[in-house]
Amino acid sequence: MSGRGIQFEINKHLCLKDPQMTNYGQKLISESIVLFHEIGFEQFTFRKLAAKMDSTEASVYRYFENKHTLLLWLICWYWEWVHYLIDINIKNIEDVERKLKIVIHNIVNASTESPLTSYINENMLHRVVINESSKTYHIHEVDVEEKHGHFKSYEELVAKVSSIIVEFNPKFKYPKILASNLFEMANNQIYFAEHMPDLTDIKNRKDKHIDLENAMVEMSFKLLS
Amino acid sequence: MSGRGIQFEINKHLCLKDPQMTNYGQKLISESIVLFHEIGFEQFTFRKLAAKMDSTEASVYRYFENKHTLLLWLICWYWEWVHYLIDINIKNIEDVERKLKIVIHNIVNASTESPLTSYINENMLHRVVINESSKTYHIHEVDVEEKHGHFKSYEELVAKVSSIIVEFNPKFKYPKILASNLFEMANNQIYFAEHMPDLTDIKNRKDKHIDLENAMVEMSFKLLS
DNA sequence: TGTATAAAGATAGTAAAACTATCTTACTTT
DNA sequence: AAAGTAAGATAGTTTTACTATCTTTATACA
Repeated sequence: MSGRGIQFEINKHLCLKDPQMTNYGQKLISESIVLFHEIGFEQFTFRKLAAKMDSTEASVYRYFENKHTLLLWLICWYWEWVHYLIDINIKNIEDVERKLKIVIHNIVNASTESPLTSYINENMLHRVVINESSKTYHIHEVDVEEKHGHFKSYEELVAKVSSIIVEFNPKFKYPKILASNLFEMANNQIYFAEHMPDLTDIKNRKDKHIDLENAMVEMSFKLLS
Repeated sequence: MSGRGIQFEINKHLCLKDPQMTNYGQKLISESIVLFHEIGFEQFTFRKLAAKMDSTEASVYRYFENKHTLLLWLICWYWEWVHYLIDINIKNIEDVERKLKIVIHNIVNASTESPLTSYINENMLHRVVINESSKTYHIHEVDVEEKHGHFKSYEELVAKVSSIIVEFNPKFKYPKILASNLFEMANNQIYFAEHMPDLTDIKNRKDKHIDLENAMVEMSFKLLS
């Protein structure tokens, strides 16, 4: 066992054995982030992951049922981490405008915070979230998975942001729409800037995260004014 | 050959043979919409589709390279259809506020319009778009596909909506963000209402499309005011 | 120090998915 | 009637997505 850092409680149903608890599990997590990033969800296989780890398919299957639950586990970890960042960053802050700005900063820019966990490359995981996260819930079995609480991390995070929106303007009628939309927008607009530039005003420059953050702050404040 | 209705020009690279031109192709399109709707993209196979059509796998492969391009073809058809609806519905309308309202109505509610093409169930196709469309561009090969113009139908539709937003308020700084966000929001919020209710204020009732339409009009007008 | 036990490695095998190839039949078009 | 095209029938390949079992290695605890 090794590895600096916090552990988050991820839904037990998502893995057969907690990868945070063993060296092998931590390596599995770190290499799967790299592999998802390199080849994408569709081309990702446990065979390729095992090869990358100098291990075997059977060993990987001892931790996760399939690549879908592995991805879901990673995405949950990511949302738990963003939730944690938001919590510590808005602690003791009274001004609700500043609070909302911090929230938006952490949604768009989480990966610029200093890393917390040695075996997780938060920056690369953020890339995986942008590219693949919508696949975790756009599935035919969505209702079963939702019943098992597989989306709880995301739902709770949206609920937190929604509560801050309500605090900002208690008369605003659509706090949950705005909250979930902030998350979807953050991922989509970065993706569009990189791959489908006609769909966004954000230019694919180094500072695109900052540009997007500014746009999102501006639009949110206008909506809530 | 048979079948009432308009034909749209769909990118030639998406199919090996235009399914709109033959009886077999039209049946392929209509049955694939049903099958995508029934079992979702991941479980969908050409073998199952062929069985449903009382045909063979090899015959299906004569029209489409794989299920990904078939889905993309369907989604493109859908956006061409929505584009067409918007064009005829805003024709001769001067008032830009009314224009934007019609646009939003057609984005959220397209499938309530009377059907145009005998072998396409627009309502069911709308369901497929809500459930699966994000998978067409969240792929590792996105840059190649974008270069081949596979997303042109969507991009042009977003451009049209963006131009109406500019007309509404020429000073608004993020017309493309708002336009693409309207489409993403329309799909997501309906999906959330049905499967992840904590993520939206829209209740999963019969009139949810109308509720969402109202919310989207309200928010857009506030942003553009 | 020896023994239990659990974690991972090695190997093998299956069913289905995702194609490719080829040959035949049926229907049109000229 | 001949030629051409579309679809059916059949078969085969590679890869994916698992499952099973047996062996080895590391750890732990008594």
